[in-house]
Parts: sequence; structure tokens; C-alpha cells
Amino acid sequence: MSTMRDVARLAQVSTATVSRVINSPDSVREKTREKVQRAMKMCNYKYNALARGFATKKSNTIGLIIPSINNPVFAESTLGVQEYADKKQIKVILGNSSYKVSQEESLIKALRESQVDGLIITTTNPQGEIIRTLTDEKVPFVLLFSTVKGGPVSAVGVDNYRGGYLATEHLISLGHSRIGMIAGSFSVTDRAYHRWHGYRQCLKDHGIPYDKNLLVQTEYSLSGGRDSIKQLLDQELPPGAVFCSNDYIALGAIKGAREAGLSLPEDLSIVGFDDMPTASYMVPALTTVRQPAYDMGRRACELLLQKMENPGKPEQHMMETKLVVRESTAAPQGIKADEGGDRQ
Amino acid sequence: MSTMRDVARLAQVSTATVSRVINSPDSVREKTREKVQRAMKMCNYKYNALARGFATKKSNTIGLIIPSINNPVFAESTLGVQEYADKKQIKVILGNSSYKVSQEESLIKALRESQVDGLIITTTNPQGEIIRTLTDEKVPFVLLFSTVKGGPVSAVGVDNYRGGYLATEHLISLGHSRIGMIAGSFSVTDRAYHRWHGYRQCLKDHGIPYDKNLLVQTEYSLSGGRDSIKQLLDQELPPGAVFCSNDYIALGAIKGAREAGLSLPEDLSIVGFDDMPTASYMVPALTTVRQPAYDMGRRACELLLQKMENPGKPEQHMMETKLVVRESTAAPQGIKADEGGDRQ
DNA sequence: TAAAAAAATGTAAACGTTTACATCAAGAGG
DNA sequence: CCTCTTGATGTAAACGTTTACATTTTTTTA
Repeated sequence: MSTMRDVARLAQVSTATVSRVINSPDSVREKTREKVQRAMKMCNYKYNALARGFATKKSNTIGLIIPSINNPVFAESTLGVQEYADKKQIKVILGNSSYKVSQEESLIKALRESQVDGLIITTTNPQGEIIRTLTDEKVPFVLLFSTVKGGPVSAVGVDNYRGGYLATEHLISLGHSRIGMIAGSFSVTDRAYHRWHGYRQCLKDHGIPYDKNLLVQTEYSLSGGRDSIKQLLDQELPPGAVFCSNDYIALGAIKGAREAGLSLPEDLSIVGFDDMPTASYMVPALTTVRQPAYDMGRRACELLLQKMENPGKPEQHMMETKLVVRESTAAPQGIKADEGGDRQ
Repeated sequence: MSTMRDVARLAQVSTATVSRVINSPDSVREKTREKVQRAMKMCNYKYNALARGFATKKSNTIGLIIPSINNPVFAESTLGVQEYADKKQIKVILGNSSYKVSQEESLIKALRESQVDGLIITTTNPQGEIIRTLTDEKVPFVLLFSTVKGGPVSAVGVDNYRGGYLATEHLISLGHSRIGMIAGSFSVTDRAYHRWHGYRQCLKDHGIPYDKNLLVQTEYSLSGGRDSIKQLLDQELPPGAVFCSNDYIALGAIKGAREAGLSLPEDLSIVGFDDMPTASYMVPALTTVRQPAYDMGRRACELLLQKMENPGKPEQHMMETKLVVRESTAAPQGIKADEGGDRQ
């Protein structure tokens, strides 16, 4: 309602002084400061951050783009960026891309027009043109949940290849050899691809032939997992263990397997990816590859803010992935786990 | 980088014309329009929405405050507001209050300073002073997940009392009479209180005496549910059924009960509240009271935008709550459900 | 106590749009 | 051919801050 000018008039000072009272109170004499503060109260002055943004060309706002806030992992990471941003008095505009490049693009455009100071993007395609454009135009941004090792962009992610390897290795160490995978669609995100690649390499390293009938690609959803597991189970030689590209898929797969009459983990081992908050509360409690989503979000935000005030070289942060063994995996029926392991 | 002035100069027109080309292209002659568009391309012009906001006093931004993005129900509703906002070219700034009034307050303050055009608040206390202030100062806002029937504020919510009643009635109809409740802390949100109230009234209506030892208040979390169920189960006469204030609590309770050696639903029936996406995938699949979170968010946003351009009378929208019966509830051991129900 | 230094305050332009109003050009009607 | 109308375009002020620089006041120092 009232502006600095009103306050200034009321307090009989200049607007510059009012501005100083707000932004660097120490630079104005106590007496005037109080006078101004009284005046501010008196006319119920409300600071206009938008005007400030306009004047300083800094909106104190960043944009955060994720595929879907409904995925607990992205929710968790969102919380991480938000809490850090909050501490630094930065506002976060959230956008959902629904895993669609076009949507991602238009969000980025809109956010840039809004003059956000920076962008955190959980992108569907880190190699895409949009990302290159951002780099070229020197927009501060960091990729989240991406793994562009040594690339020309800043990113915080996890080694998805390694995660896939870990999961598979665990299953192998339990004695499994017929191991399937339900992956997110490779064309939708490269994360799914890297996880699969780790899976495949691990198989190879352990002398297990790769069977392409044991891979099914689907969407990252509960129903995707449920449908896919049935597809896998319907085969002549169904897998005894399945690595799922994320926990939602895993949860769906468990449901589907149960419906097919299997009991877990005796008849079928399932390992997921993410370690969403409910993973340990599920039945059976889910064995999964943990990504530190909250910390990743936080780190991404930290990196971005740093980058915003001091561009510098792009930086990649690989966070540690960790296999969390719970109850959804077991040795295949009639086989002892890790035979030869600690037999010495 | 370049401004309208640059474009104008290049195209040899005035800035007003450039502005018109952007905002009402039809009002400028085709020839000039093309000239201007060429010029925009030429100097890689980027529209500055912040400056526009400054000039028009409309930021095309709204604020959304929720307790925690980690709760699937709030995530779902967030998606609802976002998708609607998106369609209307409105940006959404997200804030997490962590169920703390102070945090809620400071978020509101920050958002108002940023000149958001409106606010959607999933508040912890709809009767609070903050809300009153907003009303007094004519800030457009709508409460989400609040049920202020006929009050002086706009809100979209659900009849929590009724939801609690429904859940309890279901348990009674199954033959239960010793029915406990794990509620969110009454001091934290009134939703928990209303659900409890419905529970209590339903008991009364069916002639079941209220036993205050059967109520425990906790936080809305997995671990809250897990700890609380143990407390309930440790009593001399433990409940045979428990109504939980939300699905996370219910999930925790199921886990806790299992750990205590019970098998569900034979030994214990659990009903939740929310119907989060994973509810039907849990084991046992959760019987719960569904809130249409996505639609609620969407509706809230719709209401807000409407209110923004045309204040008018406050409006409350009560959405339908629905009991979804799945597998986590059953008749108590040795008792037939609904005896007398369809016996004629 | 006066000059110099330091601190406090004021002045005014700038930020990039929008928009009410003025002006101008061109076609219509007489 | 002149006037009137209409549509297209231009002019310039306004939006609420910040900030470099100028000016004034206060403090320090000799």
C-alpha cells in the first residue's frame, strides 16, 4: 500500500535513508533509524521485494524443475533444496515436467522470463539442446539426479551404473543367476539406462549370460511395476530375482507377484532403487539401493547459490549410493547364500 | 540482455509498439509486427516478466504453503494446484511450514513481500491470527485441507468429522467394539481433532463407551504410528481395531503390530486416512478414508484465481470423503461381520 | 578551535515494462 | 477537395526500489 516515499516523507528523510534502514541499518544513526521505523509502523509499510528485484536485477528466486512431485524421491530432494534456499532467503518456484521434454522446455522458458537467478533441473535428458543453450547463455544452473561425469555442466547425482551393479551383485551373492530387470524407459531418462548398464555388466562379470527376455521397460509407476512383473513371470523360465529401476516399480512388482500366487522373498527376490521413506515399512521390507535424495537437493542448491555469485568451473558431485538389505531378497529356494564366501 | 528499447530502436518503432506486438499482436499492422519480430530475433530479445510485474503490479505468481512436501497427500494436492496454475500461466512458489506456526508466518510474510498475487495455505490453525490478518488486509487467499464451514474465509477441504465417523462405523459394522485411535496431535492441527471427534461420536451413537486409554496422539509420521501402536497394544485390554489419523501413521502401526507378533487383519484391523497412492499396494492393502487431494488442490487454485480477479464472498468447498475398504480390516476373530445387518 | 577525516544523509538517475493520451496517416463521405 | 472517422503508432510518465555521487553533519586530531 504505502511506499518508501511515504515513509520518507513521514519521517522527514530521503528514500535513500529508508532504504538504508532496511538494508544496512548500521549505516544510519540510531535516532534516525528509530524515527524511520516509527514511520514505517505508522503507515503500515510493506516492503516490495519485486521492486527491489527489478532495481537490482536479482529476484532472489530460483526455479526447480522435477519430473513429478508425486515421486517420494523427488519430493525428498525438493525438501532439501527448499530448506537450504529458505535459510538463504531464496524463494523456490516449482515446476513439474511430467518427464516430458517439451514441458521441461516451456518451464525453463517461463522461469527465465520470470528472471529467476538460477535453475535446478532434474532433467530427462542431460545431453539435450536446452541444457546446451543454458550453458551457452551463461544461465546459472545445476542438474540434479544427473551424472555427467566431467562434463561441461554442474551436476549432483549418483552413480547409477554402480547402483545397478550393487543391486545385481547382491542378488548374485545370494545365489541367484536368473535375474530380471524392470527398468524405466530408456528413452525417457538416462538414469534407467545407466542402472541397466550396471546390471548387465555385473551379470557379465559373474559369468552369467545376458538374456534380453529378462528385461522389460515400463514407466516409473506402481502399475508399471505390477504389469511388468507379470510379463516377466509369464515366461518359460521366469526369473528368481528382479531388480527394479525404482521403489515404486518394486512395490508394484511385489503386488503383482503376490497376485500371481508367489510368496516373497522365498519364491522371488525384489530389489528396488531409491529407498523412499516407506521402503522399510513395506511388507516385505524392501531391499533397495539408497540415494540420499535430501542431501542431494540440498547440495544442488548450495552449489547453485555458490555458482550464482561466482560462476567458475562446473562442478560435479557424485553422492554415495548404498545398498540397503532388508527382507525382500533371499537366497533362491534350496540354495545357501554366498556359498564359498566365508567358507575359507 | 537486450531490452524493448533495443528492439524498438532496431525496428525503428517505439517501445509501446514493441510492447503491443507482445501483448496484443492484433492491434499492430502486420508489416510492423513482422519488422518488430525480426528485430526481436536479431537481438535475441528475452521478455522480462519481472519488469512487467513491477509495472502492472501483478507478479503472476502465487504462493503455496504446505506442512511438508514429503507427505504424499500434500504432494498430490500440490500437483493439483500446479497443473492448474500452469495452464493459467501462473507460477507457484512453494513453502514448507513443517507444521510450525512460526514458520508458516514467516513464509507468508516473505511471500507477500515478493508480491505474490495470492496464497494457498494448508494451515495448521485456520483460526489463527495470521489468517485473520490476511482477511483484514484483503490478501486473496484460500485455505486448503481446512474445513471452516460458513466461515469468513475461502477454503476447500473435506469433512474430517465425517471421515472419522465413516472409518469408525466401518469397524463397528465389522463387529469391533474395542476400537482405538492414533491421532495426529490436536495441538498441531485441527484436522486431527475433527477426525477424532467423528470417531468419538460414532462410538457414542452405537452405544460403545469411550475409553480415553484408547486414544494416543502422535506426530504424522511412520515412526509415530509404529511407536503408538505398541503403546496401545501394551494395555491390559488392547484394541481389536485402530483408526489412524493418516496413512503414514497407519503404515507405521501395521509395522509395529507385526513386530509385536500380530497378524493382520485377523488380530487387528487398521484403517487409515488419505488414501495415498501406495495405499492399495501395501500388504495388507490399506482400508482408508479417501480424500481427493489432487482435485482439492486444483479446486483451491481455481477458487483463488477467481477470487483474485473478483474478490466477492468467501466460498467453502467441501469435497467428498469416501471409505475405501481393502484388506487391512476384518471382523474380529470368531465373529461374523455385520451380524444382524442383512439378516432381515 | 580550526582543519581534516569520517560518518550520515540527500539527490537523482536508473532498472524494463505498461498505458493513458496525443499524434498522425489513410480511407470514407459529402 | 475538405472534413471526419478510424486505426496505427508515438510520447512520456509511472511503477518502488537501489545506488553512485554529492552534500551535509559529526567526530577526530593537532
